[in-house]
Amino acid sequence: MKKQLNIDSVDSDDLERIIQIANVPYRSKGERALWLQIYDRLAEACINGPLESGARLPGENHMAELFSVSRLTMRKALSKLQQEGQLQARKGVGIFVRQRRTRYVIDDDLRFSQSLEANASEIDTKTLELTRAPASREAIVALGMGAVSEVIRMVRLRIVEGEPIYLTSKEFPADRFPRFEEAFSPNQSVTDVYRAHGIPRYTREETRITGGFAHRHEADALGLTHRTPLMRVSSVNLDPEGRPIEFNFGRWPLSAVELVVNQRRS
Amino acid sequence: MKKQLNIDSVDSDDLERIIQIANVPYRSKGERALWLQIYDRLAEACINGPLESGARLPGENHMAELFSVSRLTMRKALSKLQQEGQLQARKGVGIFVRQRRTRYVIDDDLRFSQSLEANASEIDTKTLELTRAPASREAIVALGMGAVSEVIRMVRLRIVEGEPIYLTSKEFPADRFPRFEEAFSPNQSVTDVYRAHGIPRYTREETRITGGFAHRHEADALGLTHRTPLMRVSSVNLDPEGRPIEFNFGRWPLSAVELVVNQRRS
DNA sequence: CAGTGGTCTAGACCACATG
DNA sequence: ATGTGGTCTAGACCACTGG
Repeated sequence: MKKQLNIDSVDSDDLERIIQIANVPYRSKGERALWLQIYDRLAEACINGPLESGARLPGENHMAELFSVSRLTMRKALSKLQQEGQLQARKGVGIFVRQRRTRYVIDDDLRFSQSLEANASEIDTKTLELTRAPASREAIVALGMGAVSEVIRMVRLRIVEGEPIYLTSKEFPADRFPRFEEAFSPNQSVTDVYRAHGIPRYTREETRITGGFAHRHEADALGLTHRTPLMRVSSVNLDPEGRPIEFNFGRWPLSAVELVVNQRRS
Repeated sequence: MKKQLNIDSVDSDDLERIIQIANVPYRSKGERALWLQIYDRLAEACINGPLESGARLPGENHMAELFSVSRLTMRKALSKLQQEGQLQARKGVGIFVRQRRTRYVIDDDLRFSQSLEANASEIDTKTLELTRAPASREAIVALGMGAVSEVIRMVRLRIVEGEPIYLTSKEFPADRFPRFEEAFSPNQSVTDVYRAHGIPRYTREETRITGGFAHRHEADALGLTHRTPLMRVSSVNLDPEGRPIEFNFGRWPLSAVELVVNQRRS
């Protein structure tokens, strides 16, 4: 009964909590800048504190008044929280609490969903795109394909407890998987596709990890603010004969996950 | 003869270049925000363009005037460039170009310096700290040590072509390396230390990669702006018998490097 | 339509580093 | 003492979203 049915107003309990943390007196500015003190309090409230994921914050003008600062100062605190992925602002709508307190551990040896299932109770996958198209430049290099080769391109989004956590674009050589779509559709499982084409297991060749800042479509898909820092990982799967069968390109919010790469030799 | 001997003034050629890109007319604000257009131009100049690493930019007030915007708008563009690690501001001093255009590739199987040497011509290592101390919490877990075990703690900074790129803190179990310091000092080489203690080679057990935002001392050491996004990697080395001999914790600016994890089974 | 977040201005004070 | 970047204010206009 905490949340009201229409989202368009601030939960009164949450408002109480904001007022409470806003009324704490500030320490001296020389010690820590005003906007950083506000940031500290809000971050605390988002991570450990009483502000739940999905909660809506009061408007910027209102918040600035509550914290007794100018709107710009308020915005600076809020924008840092957005940059960290803890809040998400939607123009014309409002500001919402985004971050889960936990950091998800992903074991790179396993498939992503298996890794997450061990940690999270509720995980959802949306397939945003499944098409046949010419291979991207990256995939051509990674898969060792000809320049005009056709690939099956798949874009998926992993959503954990309501929060988009992982955006992945995969490309598969089309000639290896003539019956991709029909094998995929029953369980939305890539492993099923592999099996249906006589590939009982696969190995991971190499993983490349870089950091960067969210492009437009990445931010949109992950529900992040534009230009938020990201981790990007690209990898290649090989069939038992060592031929590349999948190029994977994944991104997640900088602070959302911990990638574990297991390097013990078998 | 491009750079003057005292750094405290802006290179006149660089000033010319800034003026040139500042005088390009703006597109409509609706299309792209003013501060983003300024950001675009400066980023272009830092990455592809004529602004060299180490170059000093004119002051914020001056730049704001050149670009015909308020100081706040100018600051917003500059601060995004700082966040990306392309610029570095020093209070009371000025703003300097920081980023190299290249992204350094680090092969996780090799030692860091070997990886870099293949890419960069000029690499320098500074040992910031080399002490014996009680193990950190992280190291106790990673190395499987007792709670009061002593470690040799080493903090090093890798500087590539004048830019700090990689900050690493290592901890070694003290009882395994009684003659650490004397074995290390000739070549500043950890491999030498291993050999001197009868460890001809080592293996990497596991690598954990997370993202985050620079703490105070991390930002200071890497010459970054406070709270700049970072990549952090922790790993454990094992001796041939499988006992942990080193806990490593490294950080680099988000966009500086590309980590390559090789997972081919031998 | 009203309210939201996004942008921008002009002006001010501060702490800091350098000469 | 000067100039630097860092912070903060008060006020304004815009584009977008929702009822």
